[in-house]
Amino acid sequence: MTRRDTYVCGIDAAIDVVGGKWKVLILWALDEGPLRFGELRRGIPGVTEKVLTTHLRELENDGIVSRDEAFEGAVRRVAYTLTPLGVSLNEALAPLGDWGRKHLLSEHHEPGEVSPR
Amino acid sequence: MTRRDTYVCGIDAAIDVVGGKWKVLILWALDEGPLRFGELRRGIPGVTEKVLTTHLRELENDGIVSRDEAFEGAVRRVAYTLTPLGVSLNEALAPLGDWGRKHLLSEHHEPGEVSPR
DNA sequence: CAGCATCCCAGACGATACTG
DNA sequence: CAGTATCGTCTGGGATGCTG
Repeated sequence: MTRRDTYVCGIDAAIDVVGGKWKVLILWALDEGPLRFGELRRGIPGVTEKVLTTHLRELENDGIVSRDEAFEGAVRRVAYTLTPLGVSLNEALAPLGDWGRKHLLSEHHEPGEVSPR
Repeated sequence: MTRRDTYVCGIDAAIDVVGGKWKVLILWALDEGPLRFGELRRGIPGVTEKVLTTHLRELENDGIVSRDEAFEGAVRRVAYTLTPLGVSLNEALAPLGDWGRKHLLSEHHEPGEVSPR
């Protein structure tokens, strides 16, 4: 998933940034706060480490997430955080998420059920 | 571009609907009003007929656009229109479009320049 | 005019194993 | 822990040509 270089309008550029198979899931997971690599992987069932890594690199290149590495003794600790740009992206994504939840996955929801995001 | 069948949340479902390379461009073109196949193709420089066709079929299956066929004498006239669902999708897409225009393609815009969408 | 039918390819995605 | 390194698959997308 390498970014294209010519865009006709803002939407297709944004879609390109966010279009990886797991990108929005990463963004959404990080919306709660910073997460480590392993936490992220466990939080998104189905991603392989390789794909998660490349997606994170791309999001980093696009300025959406920041990667902070640190060492505690011998163990590495890498935390991923949404940048302000990432936060604003998530906000811009919200209406689309509402739309999708409402029109795409609204089959059989019991009233008391926890609503997905 | 066949739709997936399991979604974690609304956003990734929506991204899946709108994730084709030319989908948002189609949606945006149709936002002004119904267009014929040829008009659509000319309005989106770069799409091949095959891809435009498949994208349109998928959008049709998802209930985003409607296809209306008619004959005027010997010539076919096929018009594509946004359904109400498609209109609502376009509205949900607007904030993301704003975000992309602002943060992704804001390099070197002269003050008097026409602003892309 | 509005498309199918074919053939083809890059690269996104996945599975598995290994490492600093 | 947080990744690389390989290898393999799959399919979205493109090029070209033909048709009702």
